[in-house]
Amino acid sequence: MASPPAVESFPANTSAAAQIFTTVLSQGPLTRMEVARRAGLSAAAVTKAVRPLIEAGYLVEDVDEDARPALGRPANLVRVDGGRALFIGVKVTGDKLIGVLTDLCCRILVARHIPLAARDPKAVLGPATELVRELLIEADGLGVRVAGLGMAVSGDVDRAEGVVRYSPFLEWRDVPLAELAAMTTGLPVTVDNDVRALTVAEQWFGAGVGLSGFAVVTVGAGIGCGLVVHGRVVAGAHGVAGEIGHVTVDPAGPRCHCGNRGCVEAIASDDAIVRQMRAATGVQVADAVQAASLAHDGVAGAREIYARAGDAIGRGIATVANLLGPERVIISGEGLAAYDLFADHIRTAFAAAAFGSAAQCDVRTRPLPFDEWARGAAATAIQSFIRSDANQHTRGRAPSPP
Amino acid sequence: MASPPAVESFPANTSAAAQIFTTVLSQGPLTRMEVARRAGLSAAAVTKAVRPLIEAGYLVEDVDEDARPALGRPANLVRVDGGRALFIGVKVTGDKLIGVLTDLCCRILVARHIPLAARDPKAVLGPATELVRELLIEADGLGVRVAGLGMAVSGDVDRAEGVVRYSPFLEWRDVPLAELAAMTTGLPVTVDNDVRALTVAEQWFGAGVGLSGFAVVTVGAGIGCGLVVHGRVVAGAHGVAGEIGHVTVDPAGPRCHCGNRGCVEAIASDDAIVRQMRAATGVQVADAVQAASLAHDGVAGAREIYARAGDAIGRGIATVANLLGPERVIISGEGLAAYDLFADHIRTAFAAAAFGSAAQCDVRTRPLPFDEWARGAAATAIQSFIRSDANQHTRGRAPSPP
DNA sequence: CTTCTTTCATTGACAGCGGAAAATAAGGAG
DNA sequence: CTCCTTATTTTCCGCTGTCAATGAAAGAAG
Repeated sequence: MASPPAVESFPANTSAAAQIFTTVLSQGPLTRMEVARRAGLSAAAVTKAVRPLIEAGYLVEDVDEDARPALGRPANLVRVDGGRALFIGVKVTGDKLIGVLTDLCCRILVARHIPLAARDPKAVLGPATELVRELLIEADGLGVRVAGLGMAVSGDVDRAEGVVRYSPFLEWRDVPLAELAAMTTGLPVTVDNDVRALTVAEQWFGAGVGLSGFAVVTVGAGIGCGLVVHGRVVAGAHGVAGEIGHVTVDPAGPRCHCGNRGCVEAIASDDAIVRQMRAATGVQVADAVQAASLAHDGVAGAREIYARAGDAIGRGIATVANLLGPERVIISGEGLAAYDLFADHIRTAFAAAAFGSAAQCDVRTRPLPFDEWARGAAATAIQSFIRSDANQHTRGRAPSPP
Repeated sequence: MASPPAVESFPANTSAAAQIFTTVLSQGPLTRMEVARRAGLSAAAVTKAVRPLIEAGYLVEDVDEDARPALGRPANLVRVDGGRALFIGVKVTGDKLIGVLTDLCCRILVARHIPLAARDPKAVLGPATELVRELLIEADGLGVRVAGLGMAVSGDVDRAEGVVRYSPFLEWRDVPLAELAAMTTGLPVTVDNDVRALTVAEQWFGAGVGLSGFAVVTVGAGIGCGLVVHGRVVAGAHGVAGEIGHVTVDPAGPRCHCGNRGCVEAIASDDAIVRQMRAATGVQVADAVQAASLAHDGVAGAREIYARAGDAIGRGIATVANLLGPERVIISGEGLAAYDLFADHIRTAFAAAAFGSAAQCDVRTRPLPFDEWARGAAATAIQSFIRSDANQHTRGRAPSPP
């Protein structure tokens, strides 16, 4: 058997090198001195770690025309060459797949959606492979290799093993998705929970850069929450974490599919809003968009529903803030399309329910095009790539001995 | 000026050495091989780190009579010599100080309580110094030096700086307690929030040993919560974290001193129970003990109050479990004296409100004599001692340059 | 137009940590 | 006794990151 082509691996043997690269990747172009400061290392260490990364083409040097110091030798900026490697991210939903091709800086180059006929693992894997193939062709057109594939799935996902433990939405149990996808695509694959993937993207490339503790709250079909504590994404002992959607807001509230009453999700998810809108107005509202337009049109009782939803979300966020003291909360998700309808209520409820200085937490919103979910998946692939190997599954990996 | 006596410092220069020592300290006597396994290091590294620790007297070697392997050379156990150094922990409450003298293994050797006449910093510092002096005399009697003092205060405490930012209960603001106490006692001082201190004690010496994520919930005068995530105690960005007491359980519930309605604390704290008990029974209940005896005596409506309290606590714990997925929740606090009155309700409410496999979280109770709060303070001192310097304040430290 | 001063970056020497492998220790089984 | 097995120690070695000294590249001072 011919030995596989020597896949050049990422030249960051040491953890410090990976840390330096990550700093440059997420904190934009920086001078070496600045990198040293932020990474808590000596200038010499940075010089030594940067050289091989420049030689391998992952970093490039820029001259900084502006912002040169008033005195002394001008600094040279170091930044990541996004075009050095590409990544594919795929988000699996119940009825479609979203795929993106990104560069190393996680900028989306191409996005593709394809519908799904069924949601069992096989019915998903085929189209997913096809989707990846299409994106690989795009990458070929750019003449850059694709260095990893990230897949995001809702539910309990074991990233280290690459296994979807249980996804209620897809009705999957113990599906070794990473292995399967590595087999069909030939790429190194990382699989993670969708909200956590989005959180990784925020942590490295979004509003969470440089923070050691923050939360991402997604509002839409469901209400999700990704948490970063001590600089790491929280995964939870039993596959559960960030279930802000099932924080009880009102024990006398509407029944939730989880069996309880008054969960945030039972009040503020798209479904919940549609249901309440039907009951309040008598109109056969079809989806969240229509529900929002009823409210915008001033239909009686419609705005109150959004007020309640905003209140529930604000209380949920306050609960997170009270328990964890994050530096920032990033509200995101498709539901933000109707943000004007409940923004004030979120803020008011948060301010009221936040305890003491937890109210100082910076709560902000960030529009989330649906492609972002797939971008999150790509971000996990980039993360695995930089950490060289961790949590990645590759084709033909030897099975562990019995 | 005579140079100070060379205070022998803890011989764990490297982080690995400190990690090895901590492993032995909290996981009891272990063979070197076992330490290597748990610390993820080579056997050689353990041997090398252990030797100076044995020479300095912090570790001792034991022969293990039982449990020797069926085959091969028998292993030698390594354990911490608790008697090598002593520590003092002081818990500051509004009306008294509790002080304990512990050994290096955080076993309480002596406990002392003294009442406080007033609660302003000066009125506390005097008696605290006196209390420490008494415990130092006890230590002298044992012929072992006291290597550190830990102080635990409720509220927003900045451990790194040793400053009590804001303690509503004591009405303190920006009190540099560590510096003050270091001045009057001559000991290295660590100051931390009381619940976090208790959590450190559980993490190193209690039911949290070996876990990377768990929560400590204290039930009593207040409802508190200490969180460990990714193996570290959560401190929160603005000094707030673990405020499970102000998680809203029932928006229509009784008003809480924080301004909201239906906080866990407004339903399940000692005060809340006493208040509800008076309203329900008409009896002028004086304290939690009397309230509990009413319930035990079967006074009409008394048990229902505990049922509601248990329900609130269970929901609060479920919220923590849903958000963070801890491996374990340790319920503790003076309120546990009446645990039989609400245990079932806590479990029922937790099981109902926990989402999915979060219900698998191991919820257990642990009786907490009041001295434990002071022991927690001692645990923080031990932690600072082992990490040599971090978060400790010593007398005569040079002020930072302007 | 030199010479300073200042800040950025690089280099080379070096200490120390932790790993790998070989050596040693300490029992029990033949 | 000798061999086998497991624990621990020793020795050697590569590697990482720091320190201190040196080079570079401006603008400022004279």
